[in-house]
Amino acid sequence: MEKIVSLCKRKGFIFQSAEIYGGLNGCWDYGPLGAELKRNLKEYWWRKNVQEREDIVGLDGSILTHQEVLKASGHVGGFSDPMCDCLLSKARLRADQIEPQSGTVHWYSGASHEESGWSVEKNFAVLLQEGQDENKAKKTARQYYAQFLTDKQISPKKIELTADRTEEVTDSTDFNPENGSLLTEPRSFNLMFKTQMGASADENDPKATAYLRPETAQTIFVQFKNVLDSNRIKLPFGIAQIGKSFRNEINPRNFTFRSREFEQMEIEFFCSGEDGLRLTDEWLEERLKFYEEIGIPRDKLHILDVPDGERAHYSKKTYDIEYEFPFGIQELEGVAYRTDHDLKAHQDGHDDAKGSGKSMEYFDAEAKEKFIPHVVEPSAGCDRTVLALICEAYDEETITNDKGKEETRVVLRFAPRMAPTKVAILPLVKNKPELVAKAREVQSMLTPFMNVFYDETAAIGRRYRRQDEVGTPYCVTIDFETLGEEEGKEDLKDTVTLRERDSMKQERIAIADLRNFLLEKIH
RNA sequence: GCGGGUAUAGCUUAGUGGUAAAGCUCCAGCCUUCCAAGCUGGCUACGUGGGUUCGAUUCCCACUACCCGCUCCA
Repeated sequence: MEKIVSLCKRKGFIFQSAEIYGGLNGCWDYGPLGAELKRNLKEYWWRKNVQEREDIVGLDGSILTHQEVLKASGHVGGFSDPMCDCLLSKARLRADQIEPQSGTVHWYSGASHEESGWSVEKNFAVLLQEGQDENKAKKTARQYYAQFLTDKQISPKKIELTADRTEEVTDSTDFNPENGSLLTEPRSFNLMFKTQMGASADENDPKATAYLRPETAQTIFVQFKNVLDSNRIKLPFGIAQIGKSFRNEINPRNFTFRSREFEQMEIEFFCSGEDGLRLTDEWLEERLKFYEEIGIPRDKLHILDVPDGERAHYSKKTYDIEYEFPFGIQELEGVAYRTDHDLKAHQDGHDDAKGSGKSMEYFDAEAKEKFIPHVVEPSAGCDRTVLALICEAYDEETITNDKGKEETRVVLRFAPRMAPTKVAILPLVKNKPELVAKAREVQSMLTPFMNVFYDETAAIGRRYRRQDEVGTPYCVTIDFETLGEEEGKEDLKDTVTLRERDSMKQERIAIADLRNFLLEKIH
């Protein structure tokens, strides 16, 4: 993984955000090649899912989100569970799920070790249930204070405790039921980014509160009616969206995999309740096919059929599509059958939100019935897929050069349709003006159709390797045959050497055929 | 959030209580007729902030970021 992170920086795929200021936790910037790669992914997704389908339309919603939207969706309130940490075992517990306990609390104010002169002043407490020996409290407290010992050779048993007081409590949730250890104060984790609307808004004015959306999906649900009314479209149909979302991840990790700002590619495919389960399976297949097309083979993907109890309560079926990243098998996309939960919530609300009160019903003219549509949601992580593309493409090859010396060739084997640069145009040498001029000519011929890179510096072999390292699938070399000046090879006039990245094979191709050849490969 | 590790040039590393070395890359020039050739020259670094010290990149503390293992992930 470190090699990949290093290559990404070295070649301009991905940089740490605000690196010159020390970096911004969990944020990343795409450099020139990363930006091309990501565009290629998004454009291909959009083309396949929106432009080439009659039953899906696009949407590009605002990132700033009305607080009522996220109350109705359950993101405000419902998912900001207060958590406590056990001071002893460091286990994290949900405050609302701690079983209340009664008993005697033994408070301590610190501990010391006479021989070494070590001491610590920190409050700690242990809850003893009726019938438990006081020695248990002491043992637990010694274990707690032992973690502050500077000399790990000292046995916890030798620690002197400073007893403070005892206290009787009933139905307390301040202690870990597992070991009686004191817990930290409950802290709430609201994973959404909150902001104030209006330049002069008071920070404390609750009406000014807005959120950066934590998922693109809610925009789609909220605009469901408008899309339906403006597009002469019939169920089943989908609304697709690509866009940024934001979550205050507790622990961003694994390069760009878990970022606080990330891009999603989502479809909400609306249907009747009878079709939900079948469409979920169909979408799973559809999505697997997509990954194959962008160069992520089926055998590197794992399908997790999320079991009962682990799915969201409203979901009747959820598949996670996972990829074998170098740091583990991790989710790329979720395909979830969310029933009519979302539209219903935005229509009627629920216990903690009033909803919009606007009808989300669909009228089926044939069956002459009104109902709230169900929805199947294939939701893909764009940045995660980019990372998967890079991980999958990365390869090191040991090759023996002309001098019999072994060397390593680093090559990114991107599918041509994903590759940031499609073709490099290289004059064989740069000190022959005719070659350079011809190369420039070929470059301008191809530029309107694809991302072309021109390079005339250094030896030809080095230039090939540079292109390998950034995954350019084809190199075109303009040589003396191209000019028709080679004796006995006049028929090679206006042909070039086409060198393929993976095999390093070279073939002759007419300049006139170049465009169509390449377009077919990268489409 | 916890524990462990790391932080020196674009990259990979060396090194020192008296401001630092190398390889590769990159740039310029010369040369070069198909897989990282050669020659010459050049740019660029001790993560941030404190402390100790005459002096800190080096020792100490804090912070930040990244990596690994837990934890978490609507």
